[in-house]
Amino acid sequence: MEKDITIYDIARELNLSPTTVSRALNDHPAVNQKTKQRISEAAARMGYRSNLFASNLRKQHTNTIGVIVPRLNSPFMSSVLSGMEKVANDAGYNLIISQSLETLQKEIANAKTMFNSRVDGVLVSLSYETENLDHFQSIINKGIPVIFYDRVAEHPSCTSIVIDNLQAAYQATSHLIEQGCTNIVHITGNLNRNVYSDRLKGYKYALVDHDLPYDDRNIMINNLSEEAGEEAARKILAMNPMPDGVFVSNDTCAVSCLKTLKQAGVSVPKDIAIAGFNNDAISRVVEPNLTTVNYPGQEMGEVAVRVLLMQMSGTVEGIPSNTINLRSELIIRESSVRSKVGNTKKKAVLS
Amino acid sequence: MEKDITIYDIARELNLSPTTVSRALNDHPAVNQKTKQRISEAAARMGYRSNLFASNLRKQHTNTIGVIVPRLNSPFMSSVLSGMEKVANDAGYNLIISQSLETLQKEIANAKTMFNSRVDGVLVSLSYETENLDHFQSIINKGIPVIFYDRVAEHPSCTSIVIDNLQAAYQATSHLIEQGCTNIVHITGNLNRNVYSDRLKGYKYALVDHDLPYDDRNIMINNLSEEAGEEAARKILAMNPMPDGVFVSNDTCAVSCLKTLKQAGVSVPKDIAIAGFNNDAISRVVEPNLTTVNYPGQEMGEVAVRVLLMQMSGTVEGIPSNTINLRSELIIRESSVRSKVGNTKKKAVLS
DNA sequence: CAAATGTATGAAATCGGTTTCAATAATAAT
DNA sequence: ATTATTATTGAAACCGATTTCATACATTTG
Repeated sequence: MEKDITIYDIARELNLSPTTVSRALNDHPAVNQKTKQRISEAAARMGYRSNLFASNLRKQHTNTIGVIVPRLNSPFMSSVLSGMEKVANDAGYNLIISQSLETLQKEIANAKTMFNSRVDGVLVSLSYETENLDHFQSIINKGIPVIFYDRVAEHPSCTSIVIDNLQAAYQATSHLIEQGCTNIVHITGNLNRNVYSDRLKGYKYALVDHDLPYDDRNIMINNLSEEAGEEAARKILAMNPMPDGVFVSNDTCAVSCLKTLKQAGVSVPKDIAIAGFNNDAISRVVEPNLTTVNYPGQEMGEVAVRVLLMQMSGTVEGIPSNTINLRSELIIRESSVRSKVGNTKKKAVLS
Repeated sequence: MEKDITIYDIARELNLSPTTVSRALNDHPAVNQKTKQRISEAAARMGYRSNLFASNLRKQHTNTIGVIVPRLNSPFMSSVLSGMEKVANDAGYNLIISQSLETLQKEIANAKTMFNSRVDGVLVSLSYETENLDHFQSIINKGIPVIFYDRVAEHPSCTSIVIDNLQAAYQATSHLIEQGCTNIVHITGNLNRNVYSDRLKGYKYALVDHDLPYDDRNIMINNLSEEAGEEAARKILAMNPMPDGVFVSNDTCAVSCLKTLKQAGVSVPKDIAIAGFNNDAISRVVEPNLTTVNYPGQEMGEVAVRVLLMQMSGTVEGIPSNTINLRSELIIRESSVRSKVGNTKKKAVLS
């Protein structure tokens, strides 16, 4: 267990001042090239490593970004995180990641941790339970940029990064209608969250625009889990008349619903057409392949960090905080296609 | 943008010394109960937050655990991370996560970052390219515990956390043999990594123990991606004679292989029985459902952090560094079952 | 040749907690 | 009444890098 080398040790070794050593290691122009050389050699030889705390304490910033996610354990979130890590790492930032497990209590604790860890910026996707943004206020008050992504909420001084959930849902629902569905069930999550309320709106508007009636009884709200999908399928089977289309707010739930319906002898898409959301791997595996909305998770993560980096560097003074929309698209697969022209059916645009 | 409150501000406000304030905030026993009360009230009122750098700088530890993963973006890794985050968070630790993207260069950079960030402990799953552990030596030399999980390597002073890959592969292969397969292809990843070389061994041993010949030409090494699965399927289709069983080292690749074979008119499991590895969601969705090895990712993450916490607290002086084996199990599903007794077929033990 | 400019370095203050060592006051024991 | 013990508080050093301000010397410029 070696003792740590500091710039003082190096300074003593080379008969220089700590000042010069510090400057040399930071490639400060006011240090002689040869001196720099000697110092960096000594540093390497002696096994020096910078003490980030001392540095952070003095510089008052941490090169760390805090990320709060509902759960780490979802295909969508992992691609978001993957994108975030990549961009952050390239820019020399570390990521501190914590999950709220969909509870407000944990989210508050996470926010507090980020606050105390003095992260330079925060990226948040809200839990199911969150109703207001009070627990982020102390962070915001310190001038630390907070960006919401995916599950967002309005805040006068925060940017949100989203896809156009309303439009995506509108398209998915319209597609089902075009395939001849007239009685469509919509399965979605907690309407406190924009993603779900917007999708519900999109669903509604599509019905209205196609002169179909909207009926509350066709809306099922659950946690969009695998089990919830089975449960929903059972409810659907018990409906009279049975719906002829289902639009689900994520693929996990859509797929388990589809499987359960199939097991019960329902033919998909003939009896019931189904569309999901996210374009998870399972949507390309289930039979029939699931029509879904491609949600660019990796890209969302990358954009979120890029915008955050800009805000942290103060480059964007002029631009007021706002909402950034990423493009999403409907990927039509067999689970929803009823038209006779089977071979014109569009293929997945993603591998 | 408020100015930060320090213990000095609180001390001045209450006419106390910073010492007492510091102690009170850390619930030190030598501070009067009433004084503590006053201080914590003042702290709350004034919006105080501890400066972790100052604290870490003095205390010489960070309450931070560094995690290096090959990719964030995989179902298995996200469950591992989910488990890690949960346990770490409960113990008051933060997670710094970075991905090597399967390259040695990135892994070295990540290790360096962890080193400089002065994490209290490190959890590593190795990249494809890694051939030795030199880049972790500087961390280890400082007495910082390093634990390898999943993709591990031997190091005299590091613990490894794994499943018994050899045995799992042995079981999977034996199962295929018991289902009547006599010519089994094994698709796996880079043999530098224990997980893949051990699985290959398990496959070999199973053949030997069942008096089946081993043939190099039945081994396919690739990166286990979706595309690699399709490619492998094409090779299999071109083999003469065609194999009657395939054991793949992950589900992603197994499923895409299965799909491609099916599209080519091969009947699974009748013509070719297939088994995968990991028990990802897709294994329960593909038709026929995929026989696979349940890999307890979440549990592995939890155990890894628990062991790390023990090592960091020095509780385990006595126990030499070693290997911890987690239980895995073969989950038999339709993709491999040929026996007539269809109804005795075991069901998945996981939902 | 004097003044101005540029180059290279260092002393000392600073960031904000933690901790050691001492001091004081209050209480208990002899 | 005196000494020992306990409870409570504070002064000052410390963790290690950064940064402001000064200084010394070398080189130009007028």
